[in-house]
Amino acid sequence: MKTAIWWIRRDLRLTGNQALQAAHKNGDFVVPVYIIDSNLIESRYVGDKRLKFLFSGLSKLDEELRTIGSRLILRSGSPVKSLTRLVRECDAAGIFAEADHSPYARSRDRRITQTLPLNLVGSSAVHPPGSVLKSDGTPYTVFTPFSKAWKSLPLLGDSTFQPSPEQFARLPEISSEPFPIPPPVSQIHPFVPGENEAQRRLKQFLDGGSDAPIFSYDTGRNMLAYDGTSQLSPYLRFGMLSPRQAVLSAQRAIRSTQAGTQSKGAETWLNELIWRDFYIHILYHFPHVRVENFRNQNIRWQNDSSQFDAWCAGKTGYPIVDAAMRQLSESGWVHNRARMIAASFLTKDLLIDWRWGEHWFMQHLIDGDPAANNGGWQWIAGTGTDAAPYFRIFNPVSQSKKIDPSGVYIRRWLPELVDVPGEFIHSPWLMPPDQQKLAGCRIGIDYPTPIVDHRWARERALDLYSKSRRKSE
DNA sequence: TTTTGAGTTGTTCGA
DNA sequence: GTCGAACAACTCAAA
Repeated sequence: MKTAIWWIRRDLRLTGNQALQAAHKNGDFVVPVYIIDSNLIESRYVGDKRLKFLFSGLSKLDEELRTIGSRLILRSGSPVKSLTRLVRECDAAGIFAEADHSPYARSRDRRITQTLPLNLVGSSAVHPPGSVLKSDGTPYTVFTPFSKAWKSLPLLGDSTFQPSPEQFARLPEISSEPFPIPPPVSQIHPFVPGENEAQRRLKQFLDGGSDAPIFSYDTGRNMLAYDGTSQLSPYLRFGMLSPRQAVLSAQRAIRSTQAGTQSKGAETWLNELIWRDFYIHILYHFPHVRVENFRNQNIRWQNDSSQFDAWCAGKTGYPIVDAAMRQLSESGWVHNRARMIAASFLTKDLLIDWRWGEHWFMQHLIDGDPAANNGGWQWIAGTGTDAAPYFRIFNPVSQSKKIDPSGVYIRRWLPELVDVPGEFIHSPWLMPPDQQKLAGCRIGIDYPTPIVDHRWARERALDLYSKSRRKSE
């Protein structure tokens, strides 16, 4: 009788799980284990909201495993030590885990492979790093050609695999630690963790024939008051949803519209999934991006810490920026476009180092992922892979008018602006004093005066960025 | 090796 | 109100 350990890391699901499938193939019974890695828990890039989502997700996975006669074995501390002990306890012949390509995960797994029979199977990306390369064998650094090459690859692996109860029923007596109590965070609109919820959301996003949200994703995702996005990122982050299942769904949706004209929404969504892979590959091939600019630029950041504090607190005086920042700290999730506006404001208007913002986002985002978060920040800061023109600076007022015309989103997250008339909701500092009194919102007292003037800040950023370009030569 | 075309997501200004 | 050009120069990818 052979025992196989299924080591769960970023694949908290049973469906379409290639590591689990491999464990099944190689063992007469499977021991599912999650190790709460003290290195990760103590990292300053971890936040309570994400931890809560993870811990609750582990309980959910345990429940799901129990329905097929198994349970989740939980251990904590150092992965090497925990696994060494577990292998001995259950006399396991092999450990099977989905490949995770972050720098930390790779060095951890390299170390473990030296002493333990660890087999990496599948990938947290749809196409693993190294599989999408230029004809000369080097990695892409521009998205569009990357996506073309990516699309030309066949999707390998079975995304419908379901474990059978028989192989779990024989789970021997193995001790598990108690499940950690999630940190007490009060989240507005919390994401319900788990595979079932992920499937439900995916279905909702795809269902409705030609009216399905996926088909209006290209425009709907930019309207903040309406949930036009899939809101699947936390589930993809922890593998509660298989990214390959998401891709197959997108491709199916595109095919279904081939005769029609409205495939744009589904194409856009597929591209977002490819971006996810792209940044996983970038971090893999260029690990220095974690701490440095992708490009060797020398931007002299101002790094004013009181302005940074105002940005974090959602008190910059620009409603759209502040609403995004409040949504982030209160709910742990923000629309992508709102993230970009807030990030552009930090890096371009305040000239604060993107790393500061990246760090803050990692502490608050439920979907916070080192590759995607880093890629997004470097892109917006103009230091990343994309040769983005440095003059691409978001205007917080015109963006606000475009994506939240009636101010529904702003009022949802900034209660002090609830009674500000639509005419002033995007720029409340323009309200005359009597209007301020009427709206119960005195500028400078109830809601801050803008901490910088955007017009001026834009000129300053243009100047500094063009200088830093010349300097870097 | 050289050349050519292109590069997620913007803003402003003036016709 | 709409539209196109300018904002500049550079790097990448592929022919």
